Amino acid sequence: MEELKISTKENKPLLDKIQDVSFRRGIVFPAADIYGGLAGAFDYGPIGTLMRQKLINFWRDYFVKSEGHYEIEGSLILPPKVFEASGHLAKFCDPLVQCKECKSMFRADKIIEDKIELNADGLAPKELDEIIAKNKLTCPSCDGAFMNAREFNLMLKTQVGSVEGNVAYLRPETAQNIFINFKRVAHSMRAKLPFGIAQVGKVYRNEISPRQFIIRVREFEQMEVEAFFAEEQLDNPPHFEELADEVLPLLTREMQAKGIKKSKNVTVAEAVQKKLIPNAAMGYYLAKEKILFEEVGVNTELIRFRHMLPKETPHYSGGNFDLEIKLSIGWTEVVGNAFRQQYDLISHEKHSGTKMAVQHTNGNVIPFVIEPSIGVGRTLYCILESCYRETEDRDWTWFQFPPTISPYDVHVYPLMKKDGMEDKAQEIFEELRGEGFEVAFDTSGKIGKRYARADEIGTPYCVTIDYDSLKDDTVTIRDRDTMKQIRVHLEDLNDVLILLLSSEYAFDEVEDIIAEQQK
RNA sequence: GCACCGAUGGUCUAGACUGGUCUAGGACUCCAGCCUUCCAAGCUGGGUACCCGGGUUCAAAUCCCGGUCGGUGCACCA
Repeated sequence: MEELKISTKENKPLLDKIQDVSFRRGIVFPAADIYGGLAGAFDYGPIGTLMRQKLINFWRDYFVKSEGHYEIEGSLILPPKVFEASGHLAKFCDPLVQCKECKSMFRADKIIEDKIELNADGLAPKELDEIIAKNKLTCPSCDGAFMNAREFNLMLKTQVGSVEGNVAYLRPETAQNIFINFKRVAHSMRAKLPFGIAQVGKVYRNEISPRQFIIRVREFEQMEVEAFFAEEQLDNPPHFEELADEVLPLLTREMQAKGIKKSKNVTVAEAVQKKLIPNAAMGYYLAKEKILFEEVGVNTELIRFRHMLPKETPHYSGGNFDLEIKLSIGWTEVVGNAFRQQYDLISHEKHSGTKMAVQHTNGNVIPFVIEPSIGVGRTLYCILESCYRETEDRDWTWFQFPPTISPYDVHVYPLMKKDGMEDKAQEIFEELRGEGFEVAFDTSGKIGKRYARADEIGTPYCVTIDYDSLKDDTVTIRDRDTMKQIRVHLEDLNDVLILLLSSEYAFDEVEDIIAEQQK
């Protein structure tokens, strides 16, 4: 019976295991679960929320503050004019036709383009129906007749105010807030090119079929930078030398045409020089992303940057590169890197009448835009998969999160609840919390069970208060990865934890470093 | 959105075909207490479930219909 249980667990797909532990340990829950849920919507639980905060803070520090970018927080709900200008109202919309016989759905414009080689892009459903009728187009799978075409807009529509029909949309990307605030930010912050505007926030897309846990959802979060450059600055971005030798795993269009799946490693400088990527600014951000993913616990062996094919990118793109990660469910887009050129600012200038040019050396220019857009939920999922462990040395599953992402830094436990150990542990817990550590406290059950629980949510260190602690003010620190322990004096606890959480020293070394300091 | 399949405590599941001893059983988990000076395994007690709505029937976890959610395939994924 026991063996049977273990074997079913081992046979489970990784995504299912991650989902189980997420529900069980408070990482992610289905939204409105007690009412049967809503497809494509999830809530973060307490543990997931801590992780999400750590991820966003890390990004904020590394992608925003260290670059001197300006972070804003824009409205989720926006008027239709924004999306007329951005092109989402026309392009983010698929006209679908359904076969009367076999009920298959197709994109009406694709059917027309495939069969009679007529560009039907952007036509209204009525026009599409007419073309289909005139050319007697039928279902590719069963030759049946089509029903009338219907618009399927991927944006979620709502109403504002008391008057019927006053339409607004939930934003399908965070980018537009940045473009429509571009002038305000540039002026209020006296920004000089090149500069960046960053934003993290929710976006909404009415996906036809959300699937695969938190990978394809209707509401998700982006951490995004729009980096603005004068044209001549694109090949000479700030700090470029710092990352010029970083290696990028690239999958070029050429390689894709040949059916090659495995990326080739090219340094940023080489990629720029060989024109494998649009410009140095793009290369700089790709390198930065790779480092970010490494720092938050994603195995970089699983990363590639894929040059999107022309049909996958909008016409104004100067070359998009997706950061894809090889998950158990296949290669998955986690970051979209778009070279949007001047498209958005020019379009908003045209539609709104607001001049988007900003002062630059001699005169006004409309800057070029590089957009690294990181999916928060997908990144968290990648971290979960990449850090998930089932090992021989323990009967439970665990997460090998780096401290940059682990929900807690440390758990504090009394060895047992008696003889004053609980009070002492409580004191130490509160002290550590006061020092700014993310710390949890637990007294229930045996110590081994508590270590297992800490492992299961990937807490790197546990501090245990035992009988010796009561005598000589020393405590043990247990290392999640090795299950080894060291004993430190309470006076050193704070420093030791800081050393350990910096990840710069091996667990064994830290004891010696402290001993050294005391001499 | 289509087709097929599925849904029982926090998790894995028994029961469903053949409606009624099912006031739904087990294992793990969880909670309380005892025991225990370091890796989920001892003892005692306890908590928690038939996805939602309707129908058939004397009687529904079980049969039927609709919905929701999930899986797979198709389609979709600016």
